[in-house]
Amino acid sequence: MSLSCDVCALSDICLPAGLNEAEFSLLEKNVVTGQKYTKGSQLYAVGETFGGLYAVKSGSFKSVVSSKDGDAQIVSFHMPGELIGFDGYDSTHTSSVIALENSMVCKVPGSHLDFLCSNIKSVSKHIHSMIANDVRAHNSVLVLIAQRPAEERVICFLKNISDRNKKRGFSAIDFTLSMTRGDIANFLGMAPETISRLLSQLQDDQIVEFDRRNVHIMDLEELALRSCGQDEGSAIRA
Amino acid sequence: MSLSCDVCALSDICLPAGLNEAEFSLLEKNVVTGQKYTKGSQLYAVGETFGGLYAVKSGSFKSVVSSKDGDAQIVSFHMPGELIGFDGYDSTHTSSVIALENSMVCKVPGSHLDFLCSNIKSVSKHIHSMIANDVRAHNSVLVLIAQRPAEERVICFLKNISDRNKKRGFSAIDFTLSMTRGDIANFLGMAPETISRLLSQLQDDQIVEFDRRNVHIMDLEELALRSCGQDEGSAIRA
DNA sequence: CGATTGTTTGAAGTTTCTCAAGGTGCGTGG
DNA sequence: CCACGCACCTTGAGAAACTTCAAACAATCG
Repeated sequence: MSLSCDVCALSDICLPAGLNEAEFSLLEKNVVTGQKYTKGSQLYAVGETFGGLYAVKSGSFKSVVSSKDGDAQIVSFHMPGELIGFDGYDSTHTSSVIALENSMVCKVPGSHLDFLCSNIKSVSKHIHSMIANDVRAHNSVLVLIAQRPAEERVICFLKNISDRNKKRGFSAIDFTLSMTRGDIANFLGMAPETISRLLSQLQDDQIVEFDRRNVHIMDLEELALRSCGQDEGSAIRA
Repeated sequence: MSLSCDVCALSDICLPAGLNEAEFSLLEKNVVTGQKYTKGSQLYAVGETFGGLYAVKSGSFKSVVSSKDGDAQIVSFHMPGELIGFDGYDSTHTSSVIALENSMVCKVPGSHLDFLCSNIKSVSKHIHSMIANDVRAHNSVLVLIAQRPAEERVICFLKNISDRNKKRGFSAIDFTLSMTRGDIANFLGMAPETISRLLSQLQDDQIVEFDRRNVHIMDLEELALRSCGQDEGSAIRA
């Protein structure tokens, strides 16, 4: 199955702006669209040679690194429109990427990447932006984990997911989390029990309602207020 | 003052390998060498337009991001041979970089960067590696802070500094820290008092000796052992 | 040399984790 | 289609790690 970029709902986020027709066609020829990954399957694993960059088309993924002790750490979640793969840029991947649900990605093979960057200025620019976004996202997470109490981490996480949904044109107040509480806990550097307790508390406070992984934000304003220190721009993962 | 790259002790780390003479000369023409920064001065600040990438020639720097609440978070330390600036790649810097001591850097202006990447394949490749290293370094820090107890963080930090010194041809067991205890604490996500206590403990355990910022590692093997989960490759900042 | 910044140490307090047990829903196989 | 098993989630109570507050000391820098 192949879905061309010009009918893709994500093209605004995914593609650089201002391409002319020739450039667009060139780009499209170098992208493998609509690759499917089932829930739990790996996009790539630690140690694999860099094969290219992936854009999430639908579904979601988590990036995981592991320390020698064997315990894993989730370093980011990836939602539609977002680019995955820089951790292996030009060498070997140091993280594994796993589908959280049945998902689709488009792939720009690494070999074509240089070609595209050299020939289409705006692609090169777009890639640079993505890299900078990546760095910013990492930094935001670091700030969150290094110096924020657990409650604020959870709030920022929810706010961030909400923001990213909004950015893609979906509801900012009603959505479904694709990751487990355990995943969230791991990502935010705390125990799953702590997540559970804090979510319950947010519910008691009438700020967010939870029905398992379904989230309904009742007071977005209050949520934003309590997540001070994180602005929309410096999203956990842009 | 201008110091050419071919006499620079860091050229192995700093430059891509296998350049021919023409390429080398081209590269050198596009680098501004030997810019001085005094202790406490800024290489660039949050909000500044991307001006290029910097290679640390001597001295050291810290990268700082700040949350809305105003409190700062150190996201990385930079030592000689390391590249700074990707957080603003092609747009605006989101961190500030501050000299921890009197330092020198070489600068590759952003405008020349595209030119160099397009014309010297190995430069492009080198940059890609640097980006991937950056991502890896960020991930390592995240693992450390998200799921390691304070003692291990400090040990990993010391081990990391030691490794980086070794990589540059300096002593792995005798060195001077250029940052304050407060800086280390901030970077590792804990209170300065905790750092102080843990360092004292390491000294009591006969593993490391401290004379203010002078460090002498007495038992490197034990240090490595206790910093399990972090290998040399996945350095905090490569 | 005086002020400011950085460092150390102690004691009390708080957050978060660990351990434990019970509950809920989902998917698989009968 | 139901039942069972498994993974996930929730909640409580006690324990541990780390922070905060406080005070004293050391070193650096104008």
